[in-house]
Amino acid sequence: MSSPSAVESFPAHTSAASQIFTTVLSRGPLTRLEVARRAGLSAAAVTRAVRPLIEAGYLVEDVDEDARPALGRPANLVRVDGGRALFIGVKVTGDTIIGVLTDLCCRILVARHLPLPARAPEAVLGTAAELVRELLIEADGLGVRVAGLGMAVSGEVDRAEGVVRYSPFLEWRDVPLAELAAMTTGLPVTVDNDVRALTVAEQWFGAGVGLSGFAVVTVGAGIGCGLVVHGRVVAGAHGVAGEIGHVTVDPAGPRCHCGNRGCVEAIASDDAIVRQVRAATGVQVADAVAAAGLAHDGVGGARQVYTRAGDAIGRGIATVANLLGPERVIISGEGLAAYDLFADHIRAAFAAAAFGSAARCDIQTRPLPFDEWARGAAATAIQSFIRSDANQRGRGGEQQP
Amino acid sequence: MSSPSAVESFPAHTSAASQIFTTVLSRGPLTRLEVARRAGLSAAAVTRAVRPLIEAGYLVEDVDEDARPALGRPANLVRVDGGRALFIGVKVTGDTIIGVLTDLCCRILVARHLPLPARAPEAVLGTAAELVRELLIEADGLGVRVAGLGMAVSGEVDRAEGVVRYSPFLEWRDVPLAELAAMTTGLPVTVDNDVRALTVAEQWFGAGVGLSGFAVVTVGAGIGCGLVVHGRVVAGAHGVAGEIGHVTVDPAGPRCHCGNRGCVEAIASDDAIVRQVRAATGVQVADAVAAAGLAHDGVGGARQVYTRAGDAIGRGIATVANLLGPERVIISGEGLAAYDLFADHIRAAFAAAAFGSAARCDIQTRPLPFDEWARGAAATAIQSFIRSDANQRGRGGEQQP
DNA sequence: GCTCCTTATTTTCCGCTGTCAATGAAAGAA
DNA sequence: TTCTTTCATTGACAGCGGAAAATAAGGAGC
Repeated sequence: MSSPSAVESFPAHTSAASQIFTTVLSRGPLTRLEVARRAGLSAAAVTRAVRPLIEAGYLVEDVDEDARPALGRPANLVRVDGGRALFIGVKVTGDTIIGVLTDLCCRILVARHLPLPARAPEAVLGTAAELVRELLIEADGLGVRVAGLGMAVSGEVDRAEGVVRYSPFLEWRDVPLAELAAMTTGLPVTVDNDVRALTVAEQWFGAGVGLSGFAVVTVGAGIGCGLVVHGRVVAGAHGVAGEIGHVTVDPAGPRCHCGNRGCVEAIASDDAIVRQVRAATGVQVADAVAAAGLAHDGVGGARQVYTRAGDAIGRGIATVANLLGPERVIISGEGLAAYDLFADHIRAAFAAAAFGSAARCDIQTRPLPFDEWARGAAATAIQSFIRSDANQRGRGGEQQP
Repeated sequence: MSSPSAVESFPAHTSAASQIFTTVLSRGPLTRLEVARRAGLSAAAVTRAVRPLIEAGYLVEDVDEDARPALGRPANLVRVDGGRALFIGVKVTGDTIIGVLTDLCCRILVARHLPLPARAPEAVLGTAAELVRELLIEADGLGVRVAGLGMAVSGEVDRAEGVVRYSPFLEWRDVPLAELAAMTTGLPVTVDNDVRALTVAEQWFGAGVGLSGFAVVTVGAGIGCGLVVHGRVVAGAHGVAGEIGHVTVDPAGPRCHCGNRGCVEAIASDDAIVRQVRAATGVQVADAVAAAGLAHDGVGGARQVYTRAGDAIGRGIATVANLLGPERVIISGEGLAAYDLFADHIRAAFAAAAFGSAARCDIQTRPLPFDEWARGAAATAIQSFIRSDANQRGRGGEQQP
């Protein structure tokens, strides 16, 4: 994260305090005792950590008439005051920049889109800056400061350095995006891979809360996957991780843009589906929606394309489950609009290819409105904000077993 | 781990002390300052943590005439006294039990094998107990106590509970092996999956030292994979992880015992290779060694089988690399005896299927004498011993991001 | 209304850890 | 011998978090 101006920083200076705050943030209102249990700390530690956070306005106390115990002193609930700080999340796609203004609880307050004139870093930066400016004005209207900007880009991203190593889509190499955007906007900037950003949002605010191992699979223009192992998002040694889209499911399958044959992405991405539906039906469908329309109309060839796509996705998920044993897999993405067309095939292929107890993995689906991608970016900004101080565990020194 | 008798336990009561000990154990003799740098602590902390460990005899001080700095006070090296405690590692295979006696540095002092009369838990336990007895006598001869027993079994194992959930090979279900073995032998027992045990050995004493993400791929009777992510061995939510052997590389390939077609294991395991070589050449080779002999003799059909096997393994490794971005992959296993036959194909298939920077992953091979499997079991026992007290990080409470 | 019981939270005390800064130690160099 | 350099140790200290005791806030029984 790159932080240019000396903004007021988050007052959780101990690892326990930040752990407690994260627990409250993710698990909604909790009594102090609940927090203690969840975080594995004593009640005394929670009381102590909570006080300065309440004083600083990040936590507030609530009385909950419902959850009162049958007997004894009623508990006070502690929750995060979402309005205490705002964040901006920006997702860069091929032709648009999506931006959202969220509160500290990562609830979207405002969403804006701007078309992207070109893909060069300067163009993207200029458009992003304009979008940020608009959102900052909205934030001013609310009278709350914006505490961070998160940017999500597809490709290989080094979050720690804030550098986009390589984005095939944007044709960028080694662009120090965090630094550039920090200079332009004056905000602390976090840059991360788009799917990982989405995964962070699920981990903190979605279906991944409380899980130490899960996967997010996105189906749409591409097939992506974010992985959480041992409670942390996997980033990969060289910025590559979660490339489920390039798991081979059929070495005799269609050629993929990556050079191989039969990658999941070459069979189940929007583009691949459109291409296959055209080939199977002869109808020159314009896009994935039209292709799904044909399949919904019961056109045989089109349905079969979705069968095959579901099969590929299910195999890809089974591969992840066999290798990592996640507790849950969350399927999401724009492609979910056609979910009814391949849901059964995903499940069937997963069940067939999952090995032993890996099949017990819980598979969920979640719709993914396009703004969610930008919300993921905001989630990374929130994460950076909360960890802004010396809260990182084990900084310095080698990774220990 | 199940510990029946109140044996003297390891005197590292703080997380820093156990971290320091682990550093010295893995990185050989180090000066205190080196240790401090590696562990991310101050020199003072190292001095303080090291003293009781020296007093207890686990660490010893050496003077190193070589590594003396050009100027200034010469450094004193600290290293682990391997002879301070012994461990027994036991690996259960289908027809044999292999046992090793190791020192605290996991060096094999004695190795013994016993044939297995049957696969029922009682039979295995009886034979294992006899093997342990023999090794305990050896240990007595050295005058050093045995501080722990590690057992490695293939299949789904719950290490924390010491229970073998399901071992298809042994046809076991929910066998509380740690408890049973502890009662029989009177030693603290750690039970883990065999490939994970091997991975622990690599992580602490082998090619995985200092890496926060790597994979161990074993090639032989089966194709296995141990994964380390974020510095910890991946165990999977339900005891399943690293099943690279059941990654599909060719949906039209030969049927696998798991029910699917074209798993890596159905193409590249010893059995699969023997079957394919027989089919291709018509020669009724007896085993993998004979099959490799044919291929070495240049018999076309046989070579091709190895080409295909290498391709399958390479694709499997690429899948791991694409999903997790490990820093290194260590290929090992009995099948390595024929490594020259498929090395090039593994590398070629990996290079072709690895996506983007995932291809920068370092691929190494290590021979794996059969005793190494048992050494892996000993490594888990050493790990449990060092962590025997309150050293587990984050015990209690939920996994935090 | 008063007392007792139960549960939640806070306070007080305390030990422990690890850092900082200063000091000691052990060379070689001047 | 004295200085310089590097490694190691010590003492003072601050902060964290746990345990247990104390306090708070109800409801129930009388």
